[in-house]
Amino acid sequence: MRSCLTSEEIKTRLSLAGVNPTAQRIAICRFVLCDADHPTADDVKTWADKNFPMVSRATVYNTLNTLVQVKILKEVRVSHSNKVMYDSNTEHHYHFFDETSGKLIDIDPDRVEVKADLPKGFKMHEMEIVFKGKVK
Amino acid sequence: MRSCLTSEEIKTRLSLAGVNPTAQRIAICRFVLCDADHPTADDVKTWADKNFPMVSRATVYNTLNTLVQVKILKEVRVSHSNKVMYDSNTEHHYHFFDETSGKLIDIDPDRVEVKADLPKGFKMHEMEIVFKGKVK
DNA sequence: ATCTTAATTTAGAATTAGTCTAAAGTTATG
DNA sequence: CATAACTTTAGACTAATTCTAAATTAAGAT
Ligand SMILES: [Mn+2]
Ligand SMILES: [Mn+2]
Ligand SMILES: [Zn+2]
Ligand SMILES: [Zn+2]
Repeated sequence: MRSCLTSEEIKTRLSLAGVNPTAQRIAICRFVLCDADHPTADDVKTWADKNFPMVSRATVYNTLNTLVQVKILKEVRVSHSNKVMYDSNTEHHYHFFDETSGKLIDIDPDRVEVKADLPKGFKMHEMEIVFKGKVK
Repeated sequence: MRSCLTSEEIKTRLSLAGVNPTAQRIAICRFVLCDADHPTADDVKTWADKNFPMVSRATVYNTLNTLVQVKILKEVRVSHSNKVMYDSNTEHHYHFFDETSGKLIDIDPDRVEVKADLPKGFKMHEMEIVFKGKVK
């Protein structure tokens, strides 16, 4: 998905975020930032086993958690799955869940207008929306 | 939460849904429909152990899954927890996640107006919204 | 009521997703 | 180079949920 970053660019992003750009982290980053689309940890591990067979399960989870902490990724959990999905789009956006493919599709928040009249005393600072349906 | 149903009313609801109203199912229903607020399976089990100590873990999960199937409950999964929460409100509604208490609060959809201009070919039939913030 | 079958519940094993541990390997620094 | 700090790893562990197979209970037919 999105234009692929070079190794150098990935290194820079990691360093700027205060994360040492190790080989494993760069490899995982390349996959989650360039090739994958809302992958699960298991998707990452499966890819690594094929393409970069020097990454342990622990490192996959450690790295994904680190990337979430430094806001290079966002965690997404949705009602139809019990696995965490990792989102390389850290900008505010929404999702469409395609019931046919089981995939999440990003929805630009500019296409969505929400007016919520929340009860008194509710201070909202974030909103998650998942549209569900089919894409044809 | 909401006005408590009598045993008879619960029996009727289960029967109408095609589910045999066994003692365990009635007990679980009373808890999830009358007393609990977006409980997890574990909440149900903990309550059962105290108040109706004849319900196994398997029955808790079986019953909750059955109640979801017959649409007496809805499953809710949200990004801050890896446990399924069971919602006795099966009407279309949204949620506010109170980051202080960790609880979900129902939001009447009449208070929320959403205008989504989804891409061509997207047929949406349901929308999930979780507002996040704090209630004071 | 008794027999027979189907539905339900149960304890505990199994599975799945994810975390933790402690040792081994790597990287950064003086 | 030496040493400390950081990272990775295999595999043990945990938490949530599902599965299995036996025991219990309920329903239906004589
Ligand atoms: Mn996480
Ligand atoms: Mn379920
Ligand atoms: Zn996304
Ligand atoms: Zn609700």
